[in-house]
Amino acid sequence: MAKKELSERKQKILTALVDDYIMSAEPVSSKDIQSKYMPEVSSATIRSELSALEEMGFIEQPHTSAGRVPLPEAYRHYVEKFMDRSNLSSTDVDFIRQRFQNSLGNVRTLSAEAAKIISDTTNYTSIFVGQNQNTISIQEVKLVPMSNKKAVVLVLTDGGMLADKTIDIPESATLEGVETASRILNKVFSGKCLTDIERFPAEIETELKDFQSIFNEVLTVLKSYCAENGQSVFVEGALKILDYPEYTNKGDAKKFLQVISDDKCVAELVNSGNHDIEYSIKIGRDAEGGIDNCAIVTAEYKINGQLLGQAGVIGPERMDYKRVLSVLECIRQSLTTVMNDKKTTAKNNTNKNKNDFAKDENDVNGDNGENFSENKEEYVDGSDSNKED
Amino acid sequence: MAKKELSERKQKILTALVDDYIMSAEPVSSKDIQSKYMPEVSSATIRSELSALEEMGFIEQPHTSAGRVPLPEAYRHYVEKFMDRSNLSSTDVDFIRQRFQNSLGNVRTLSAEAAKIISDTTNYTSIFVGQNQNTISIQEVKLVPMSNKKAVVLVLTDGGMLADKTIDIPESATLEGVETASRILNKVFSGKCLTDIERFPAEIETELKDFQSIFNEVLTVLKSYCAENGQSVFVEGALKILDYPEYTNKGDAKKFLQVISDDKCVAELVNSGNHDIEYSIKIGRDAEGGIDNCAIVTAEYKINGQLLGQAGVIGPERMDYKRVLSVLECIRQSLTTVMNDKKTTAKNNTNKNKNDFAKDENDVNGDNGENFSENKEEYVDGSDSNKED
DNA sequence: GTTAGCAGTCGATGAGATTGAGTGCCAACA
DNA sequence: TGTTGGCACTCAATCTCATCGACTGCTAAC
Repeated sequence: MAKKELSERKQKILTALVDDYIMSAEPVSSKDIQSKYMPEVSSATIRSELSALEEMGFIEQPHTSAGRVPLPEAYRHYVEKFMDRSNLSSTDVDFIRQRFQNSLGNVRTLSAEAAKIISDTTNYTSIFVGQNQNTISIQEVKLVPMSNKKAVVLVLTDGGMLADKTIDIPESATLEGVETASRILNKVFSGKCLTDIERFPAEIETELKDFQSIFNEVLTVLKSYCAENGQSVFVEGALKILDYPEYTNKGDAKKFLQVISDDKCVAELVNSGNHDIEYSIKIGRDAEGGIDNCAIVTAEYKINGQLLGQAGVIGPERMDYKRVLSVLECIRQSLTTVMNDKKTTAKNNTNKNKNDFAKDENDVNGDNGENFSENKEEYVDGSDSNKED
Repeated sequence: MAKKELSERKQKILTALVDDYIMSAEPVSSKDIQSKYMPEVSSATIRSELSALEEMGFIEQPHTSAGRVPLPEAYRHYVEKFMDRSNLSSTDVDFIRQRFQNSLGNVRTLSAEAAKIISDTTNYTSIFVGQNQNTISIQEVKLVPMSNKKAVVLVLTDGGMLADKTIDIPESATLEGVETASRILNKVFSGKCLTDIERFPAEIETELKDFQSIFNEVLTVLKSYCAENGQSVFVEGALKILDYPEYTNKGDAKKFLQVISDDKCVAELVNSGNHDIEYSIKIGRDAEGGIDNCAIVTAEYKINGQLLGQAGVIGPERMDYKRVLSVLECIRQSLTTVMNDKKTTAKNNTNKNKNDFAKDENDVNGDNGENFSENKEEYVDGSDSNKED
């Protein structure tokens, strides 16, 4: 396109302009650019270049006697130059790694923590949309009879999560009956993917007959569990948007906060993008969804080929893209590292803390109870995408 | 106090002023009051009364040539008059009851629903702070062995909730061992109150010996469960505050939203009040916690003497106290009704829907599986606080 | 192609002037 | 003594107008 044909000086001027505007949020004048970025040429020269850039659709003037402001096209061009250059300070990198090292827990907890870290380090609103639905499969299903004619449906998935719903069991059901039902359920569902659960397979219809009511209830539980966990959305630092002058207008701010606090909207915002790319950057018109003048930068997080989710930030068009992209890349690396660590360090800790019951047998596996360690064949692997700096 | 000594006319004027200000958010002039509320006297008369009311500390002028604005003292006086008079339209009452009838689930779900209803019907930000900690007691504890050397800790409480944490079990543990442990655990904990759980009772120390590591893990789970569920906070319609002109200032709005989105702050706001009263109304200075110029109205919800929690709204001082108090009272009644209904209607529905498994035995209890029905000896009783209008 | 200089545009700022919505006060009246 | 109409006064809000200054675009010279 036309943008590729920019002369070197035009590029330099455009970059300077965007840099300056990202910091100041004020229209940038030819004099600003000259004094801060290019003292070797006169402001008049810069002016004529700016004039050309305006004609090309990169920038505009809010009014005749004002400086220039970047248009979405300018940001897009700007961003392309920094896609693969990290410029995080080592302090920042250390901070991020530290936070991840200190956070324990399952995929859900880590996703939430990732969102927090992103928001803390970028100072923008961060979002994390987990894409579990297609990947989670059931490992074990159990029906546990309780008192009061109730039973608990336990579902162990390779995401390490458990349903905790109760169902009723009929007055007449015996303990053995429930146990039989439990066994059949496990046979039917274990190994299945959560999305596959629509109805019972035809081939076991006859077996089911006697436990029809129980099984229907379990089906409902599984479906609701599927819906609940299919897509987990975390938003952190929503109020940070209020620190930026472009959201001074109360209406805009409210709109933003409304969209951001609706999980469905957030998931839509993130998912509407191209799914085949590592980073998705939507600026201005791209980033619709009811919020004006904003940009969304997201990165896909995969572990060993499995899509974990998409994380990123949403903020003003005038976003510090360099920093945001660097942070997202750093998070990607830390996430991978943490998962590997959980696997290897588990071996050392387990004996110390928890095996006073089984005093001295050999711990063949060293699983220490973190949900991650259950999934190592799924999420954690040796192959590492080490591409820092 | 002085406020008791207000003449009838002063009272009428003060009420008119507050009513008008609640609607308009604009300083109210003597002429406004005369034309809209008291055409029988002249504005000059009203002026002199206003002057007196100002001296008594009920109202003030933002500036010399402006009308009057109520001070917190005015709201307090205003509120006292409407403490026990409901003025909800029957449409509103029906709406609220309907919403409750349609919502199923346990205490937690109902609390969340109550918050939603309150916010929807009052158009203010609503809060619900559940006070479960002191009331919930454990009915049953079970340890369910799963594959992968893990076990699930199930806790059935009279709040109907369940912990869903997993713990590790040692390599060497047998199925029987886990079952024994489960039985002992149940013996130890069932009937206990969640707050009582600090360590194991001394008298069973010897029994515990062999299962030390398992039991310590269960203890941790119970404690974390206790912490998680001790105080549940729900906030709905936080963004509604942006609709009110007193929060036009972005700083104030941010402050409000920050406080409101921090569960601890919310709990503190609600708990700082007097605990012996049905309704707590905090206006201005009373309602500190970092938010200026706001009022908090909360009601205590008890079922059969048990404190369920406190629910209410937080909004501008200029709050429609009449409506808010009426809504909170209506919620109180509906909540009680719903719980009674869950108990009684269960009998009729159970056979139709769920007993195709146990076709035609007599349903001695008729428990239909709602968590509430488990608690009828706790929460649901015949005595009713029927005090509508 | 670059530059300095200059005229022109237009938002921002600030100083009056004007308006009008209030009040307080006072004298008159019942 | 309480109520009322009238009047002077205050002050925020609004408008106008002049000024300022931060830009630009244009042009002529280098």
